[in-house]
Formats: sequence, C-alpha cells, structure tokens
Amino acid sequence: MAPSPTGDPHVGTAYVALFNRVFARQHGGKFVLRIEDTDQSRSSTESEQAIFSSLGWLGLTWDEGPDVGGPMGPYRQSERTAIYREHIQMLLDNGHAYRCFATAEELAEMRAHQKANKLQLRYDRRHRELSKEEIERRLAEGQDYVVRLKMPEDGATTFTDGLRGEITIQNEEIDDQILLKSDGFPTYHLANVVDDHLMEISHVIRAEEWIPSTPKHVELYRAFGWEPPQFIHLPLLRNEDKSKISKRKNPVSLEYYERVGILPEALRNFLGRMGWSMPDESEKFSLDEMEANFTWAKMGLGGPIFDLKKLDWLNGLYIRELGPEALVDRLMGWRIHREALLELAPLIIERIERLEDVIPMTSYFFGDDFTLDDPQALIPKKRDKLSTYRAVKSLTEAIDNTHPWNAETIEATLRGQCEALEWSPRDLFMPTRLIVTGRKATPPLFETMEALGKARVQARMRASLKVLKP
RNA sequence: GGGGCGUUAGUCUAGUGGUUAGGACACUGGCCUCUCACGCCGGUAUCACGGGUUCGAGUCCCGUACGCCCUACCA
Repeated sequence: MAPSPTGDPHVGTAYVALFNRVFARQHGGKFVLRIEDTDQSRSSTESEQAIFSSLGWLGLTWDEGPDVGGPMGPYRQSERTAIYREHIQMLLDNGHAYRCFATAEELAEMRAHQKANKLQLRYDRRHRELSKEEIERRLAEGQDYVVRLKMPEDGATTFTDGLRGEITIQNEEIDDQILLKSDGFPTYHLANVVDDHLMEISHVIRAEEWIPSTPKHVELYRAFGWEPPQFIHLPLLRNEDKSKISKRKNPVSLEYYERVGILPEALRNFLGRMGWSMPDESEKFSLDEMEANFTWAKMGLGGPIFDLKKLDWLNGLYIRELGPEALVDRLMGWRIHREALLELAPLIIERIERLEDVIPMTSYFFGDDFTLDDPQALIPKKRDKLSTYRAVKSLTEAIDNTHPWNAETIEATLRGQCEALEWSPRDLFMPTRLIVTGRKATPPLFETMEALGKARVQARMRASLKVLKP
C-alpha cells in the first residue's frame, strides 16, 4: 500500500488498502504502508498524518510503515533518495538509462508540434544517443537533466495481471519514461520498482490506471536483473457518470464519511462489496469474514459506481445492530463529546438565553439540517447568477487547497478570494455563510467553518455549485 | 490521434455451455402500526450490438459500438 501524501485521504486509497490488507493477512503476509512523497511540491506531512489517522479510523492498520517501523525501512520515499541515486547510477552504467537535457519548455514545444501534426504524443528520444563528450560538456556547463529509461525499440512486453491474465503492449508504444527528475527525486516508476524489490513486496495490488505503465516497470525489473512481483490491478471506483471517482462529483475524502457519521466498519464493508462478493453473496460482512473468504476469483473487473444510497442503507444496518447502549457510545465517540462541544461553546455562548437554544443553534454542525434550492438567495445585490457561480466555484477550489484547516487559514483564503475576484467581503461572505450553514445569522464565519470541518464545508460548497450551475 | 482495460436491470452483484437469469440498494404495492422509521411479504426492470462455434451461449471465438484509464520532470 503506497499512497502519496497529497491532499485529503481518498476513498480510493482506502479501497486499495482494504484489498491489500485482506490479501496480505489471509496469506500470513505483511501489509506494508509506504509513503510515496516524491513530489516535493504536492506532498505534505499533514497529508501524511491524515493518511495515518483516516486509515486508522477505518481499522485498516498496517504491519510496517513510517510510524510503526519495520525491517525494511525507511518507509518514506523522501528518506530513501540515496538509494534511488545509487540505483539510477546502476542503470546509467549498464546502459538501461540515459540522461536527457531537454527542458520542460522544449518538451512542451515538442508535444505541441506532435499534436499539431497529429503525430504520436511521445518523447522523441532526442538525447537517447548523445555522445559521451556531449554529455560531459552539458554536465560541465551545469545543465539540468533528467534520467530516462531506455526502452527497447521493438518487440513487446508481456506481463500477467492477476485478474486479467496476460497483457501485451508493443514496446514502440512505450515512452522512455523519466525515472529521475531534475530535482534529484525519483518518479513513481523508479521509486516504486526499487522499493518494491528492496522491501520484498510479493504482490503489487494497485488501481487499474497503472496498467499502461506496467511494461515500464517490468522493463525496469529486467534492467536491474530482478524478478518482478505479481501485479494485480483493481478496478477504478467511479462517479455516477462512470468517470474515475473525483471530488468534483462525489465526496471522496475519508474525513467526510467520518464526519457525517458513517461507521468505519460499514464503509469497509461497503468498499469490500465494490467489485467483490462473498461466496454466499451476503451484503453484510466483517473484515475478518472477508479475510476468511477472500479470493480473487470473486473479483469483478467493471469499475463500480460509488453509490451513497447503498452505503447509507448498510450503515443503518450496522447502527441497528449496535443497540442503544453501543449507539450512545458511538455518538459520544463521534461528535457528541466534550471536546466537540467545547469547540462550539465559544461560538454560541453570547447568542443563547436558554440552554435549549443550543440545539437549533448548533444543528447544522452535526448534520445537513437544510437544503439549498433557491439560487436567488445566494446571489448578492448587483451581482448575477453566473458571476456568483464563478465566485463560488473559485472559492471552492481555494478551499480545497486550504491547509491546515483553521480560522486563520480560512480567513486568508476567503479574503484572498475577495481580492482575486474583486468582490467585497460582504458580497462573498454572505453567500458562503448561507451555503455552509443554511442561515443568514451565524457565529463568525471563519470559526464556524473551522468547526464545521473541511470535508463538510467542501461538500456543501459543491452542493451549492449544483444549484447555481448555469 | 495512439495504446490499454472493461461492458448482467438506474446502482452493487451471482452466474465458469443447458437456470422461469438469482440476491441486494433504489423505486413501488401491501402487512405491521397512533405517525414515521425498522421489520416482513409482493411488484416493475437486466445479459450493449452483430456474426460465428455448438444440439444448446449471459457464459467460448471474432467484429462493432459504447464507457473508462494512460498518453506529465503527478501519482
């Protein structure tokens, strides 16, 4: 299991983690968590922390990982750069890789030209056969370079996918993949192959989107003289319109499901039903039962659509099974506890006269107690629907990128948007307030949004986008 | 554009040559009941299309269509 710590932990990550864990456990193997933080600009430690806590919440615990350690560490790719450099040198020495000095602009130009002339979009291998002198010269000049894999020019690469059987791809279809970026960090392809080998990973269970690049990985194993692992590609979870599941069309962050009160065992169960079924086809089963009955033979290949309705039904089943006592415990473990109320108390204390006022005043913190249906209500005076839509859309994206989530960062985002959009705070904040709380009068917006939680705010922002959509 | 993968009701799925194509969600009719929900009983609705192989095809083969993914110094 090797997620990259970019953004908020994703339901697709949990899906892949579930099957990895079930399979590993069933075979008495180790379920390893490796953090693929090779993209310096997108990776963050908060995101890594969030992966730990979300996967932990789901109960998909790992046997080895950056936080728990293990014999194959380090488990964070950013701490393994020396290993990659060493291995890239091996490839350079044995002629399976070469330096490419083309700049990003140069490559963009090349692609534009290929596109204009309806040619194959592929690196033209302009630096594949640079002379030793030429390389030395450019190196001496201090030119930046990347290292690319030297794919065979002809023939084909065949590998076995555990679910689909043999897959063959013509080598001429495969790009000379960049293995080492000019910043000295490896790309997924190199780091993944090197680590999987060094960590003695026997089964690579990952999403289907990796199938087209698997030949590159096979070629890399060959270049190193290593035995490749078993590859198993899971179908991709889908939105309602069948596209790959995405936050624009679905709540995808695990935090969202926790926040709205989906039980971890229900989400696990539901994920386990995506593409897979128990031998007796039961709908409700535990992790242990899944482990006991797991087999790839029961895995389907069509990309399953993530159906929230069925998740809710399943969750209801689990809740009823809890019984009143355990339900109360769950409630207290969820949001009805001292810390959560303590977060709300300062926001409402000046606004209530009787204790009972707390209930209506805080209801929107706990659930969706309102629905947006009238776009007019969201449009400020002197603005129209389209510009409001655009403003909300822009704000939604800005919120996606707001890390960490607290009143200060939220304020910075909102005010930044005011400037970027040239909207007054008044014009932007009121619709935002309406969207996230359903009310015109609330405690201060930034604190309210913080308490609401990012996932819920994101969900409500996107719901409003549907209402405003031209 | 090129390549790859896929396709059983609206959705999740069972099905490995012979079934009235089974189950679940959703939808819907009823029962239970002060209401609602739960629960229970019932209903509507499916093998993408076209060829072939076969006594017989959802199941095997070929083609087509459609969908998705990849085609980044992101993973």
